Amino acid sequence: MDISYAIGSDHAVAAAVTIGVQDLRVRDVSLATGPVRFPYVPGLLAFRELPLLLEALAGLPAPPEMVMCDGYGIAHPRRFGLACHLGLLLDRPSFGVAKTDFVAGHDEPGARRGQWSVLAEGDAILGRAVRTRTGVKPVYVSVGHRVSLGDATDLTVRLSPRYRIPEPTRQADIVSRQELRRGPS
DNA sequence: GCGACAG
DNA sequence: ATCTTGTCGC
Repeated sequence: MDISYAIGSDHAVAAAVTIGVQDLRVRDVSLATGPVRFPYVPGLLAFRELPLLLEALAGLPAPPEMVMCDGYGIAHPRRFGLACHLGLLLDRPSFGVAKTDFVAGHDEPGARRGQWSVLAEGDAILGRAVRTRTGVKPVYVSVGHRVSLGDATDLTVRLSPRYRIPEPTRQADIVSRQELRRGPS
């Protein structure tokens, strides 16, 4: 899942891309275009992106077994980020993979692909900083709904065979912005 | 009070 | 998130 935005307007395009975990190939693609009415406020991302993301998901020929979000799950100020909203609303397993640190502090994970460190706040373990590529900045994984942190971590690494960003999110980013630039306004 | 702040 | 080309490095 991902959304691309146009500058100076509320125009945006959301993309839902399903990837086969076995062959890592794109299965289905669904796009949703429309105005975004909620501003970007750190901590309230779900209220901004949820409507268009749900619309894109509804357009898929078959519901995905697992939903990977571009953002956080429970590693959130109120322990309920975008991935939690999506998973709960769809009653589907979900988790989030964010590109930058947000709330929890963490140690630097090992440099090798697959290595990770804990994202924690006090006694609460909120997620993991996961290295998807050796020697490259980690991504931040946290649980959304009905999935373990271990499974979310494994899927994130398996779905990132070549780039830092996992294939589902990467493909969704590519097709959404491609569609955005294809027909602006 | 100040800084930081998913996308 | 978005505006942008080349360039440094493995």
